[in-house]
Amino acid sequence: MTGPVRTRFAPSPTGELHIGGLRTALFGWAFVQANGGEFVLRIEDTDRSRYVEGSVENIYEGLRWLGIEWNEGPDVGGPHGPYVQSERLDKYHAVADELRARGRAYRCYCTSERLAQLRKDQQKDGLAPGYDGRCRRLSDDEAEERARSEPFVVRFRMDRTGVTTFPDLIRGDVTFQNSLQDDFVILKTDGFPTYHLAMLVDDHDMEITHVIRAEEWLASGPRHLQLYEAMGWEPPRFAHLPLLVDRDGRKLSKRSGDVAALDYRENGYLPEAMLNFLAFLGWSLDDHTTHITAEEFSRVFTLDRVVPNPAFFDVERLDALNGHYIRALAPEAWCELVAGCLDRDLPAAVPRPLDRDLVTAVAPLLQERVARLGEVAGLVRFFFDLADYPASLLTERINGDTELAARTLDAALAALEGVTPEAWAPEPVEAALRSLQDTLDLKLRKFVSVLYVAIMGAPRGIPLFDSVALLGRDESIARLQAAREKLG
RNA sequence: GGCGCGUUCGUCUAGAGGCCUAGGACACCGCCCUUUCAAGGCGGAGAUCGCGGGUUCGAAUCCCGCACGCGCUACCA
Repeated sequence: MTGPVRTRFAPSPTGELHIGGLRTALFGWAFVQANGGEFVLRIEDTDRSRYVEGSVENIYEGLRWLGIEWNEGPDVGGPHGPYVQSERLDKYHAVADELRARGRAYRCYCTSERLAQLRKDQQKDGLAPGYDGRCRRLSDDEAEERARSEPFVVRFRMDRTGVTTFPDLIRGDVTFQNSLQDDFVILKTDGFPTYHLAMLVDDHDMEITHVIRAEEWLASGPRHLQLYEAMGWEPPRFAHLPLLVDRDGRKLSKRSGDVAALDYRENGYLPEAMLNFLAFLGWSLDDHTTHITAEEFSRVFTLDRVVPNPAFFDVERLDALNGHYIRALAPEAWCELVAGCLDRDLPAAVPRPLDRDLVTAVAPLLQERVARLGEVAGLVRFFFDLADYPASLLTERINGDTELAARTLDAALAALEGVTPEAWAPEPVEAALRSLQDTLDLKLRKFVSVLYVAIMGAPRGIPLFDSVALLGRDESIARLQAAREKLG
């Protein structure tokens, strides 16, 4: 194999970009970058019944979210276009004709009813389901004659002797008995090719050198190899990536939870976190690296460090990574993100635009407390309206000591009222609140939860002193009083 | 059912005959720090390397068998 490495990502526009597909794309892209080649994006829309409007745009956006770029594709063009299979039908027909001319393919007139019945009978008899080759025996004349009036598919004539062995770049040689293969469809009744034919033609035309796809395709390897052989074309190298599985160990699917790549963006995950997470699903750099950037990944990626076993899509790990990247964000960038999700997630009742100074002041307090952007609004909401809470919450962390809660609130009120409106700022507020340690003769940590609940409605949240300062004197005092009243 | 692939801490993985009394990370537990919660620091627990046979002075690493899991088995990709 000479020339530059060329690989492709070939999704079907049947809905939103699947997170597993994004992982496949990421690995293919990284492989190309690391080897200095070209990455091709191809849309496999040969199943007209499953086409979903908007899918292609969703695929573009999902890939771009992680910074995956393609050198050739439907939108950017390239020397091997078109890059949408429905626009390449003549090429598939030409190859199907050639295969028929070579005696490696034939028209099949069997109805889907007969096929269904055949499958049923085979299963009943404990046989492997598969086409029985009935139309293989049709004479040329008869096949030609019936083609004029009957719908037909074109099947590939599999060589059923011997074995097919091919080297998978990730798991080594894989061998299949050809006797177990059957004549599969390459051209459907509607004139569209099946995946097998389309892939063959396109990968050859587009000079793909490495096919990097998920393991679910491994079993169709013999079909593809025989197809290449029948056309006399050199097959590309194959690498079947381990599947991404859910908690039950099954291939990730809708019932596994969020499976649409962009849903993760919606749910507050940073692209650098998702890329880092995906990169280590089935691949590793060494015995200690756990963080990696797109730049490094695309420089050091090699297929020989991809493992063959399936990987559990563990969202807890994703969360940890996301928190890591949030903390690594520049303060200004973080502030922008906070402003964005506050604007989006805060209740509609909160008037917009939001107080920019407040947002700027609050953002730093959130940065190391949040793993997902979705948590932001919940931590900040109390600035705008305090949800009602039960009185018991005030004493939840002080062993239900109502008397201590009352003393704390009374002392806090007195201390804060001592801070004049003019002097109201973080430092004086902190000093006032810290003075409670002397007043109550207790460590701050012993009673501060009462104040958290009074101010935020929860015994935990962002730093208290800053929050009280930001909330303002009147509102803070009002909340402390309200809390005091709850205690009776 | 058939075929294929897979099987190292709960999870993702390191490991390519002796460096392994199996390493790292997430999660978990404890301590420290501390303005709650986090973050951070330190420490801990956690894998007889699916099981059983071999080969070898020596096996997580090589070979065979078994078990289990998953994938495929469409005129879907």
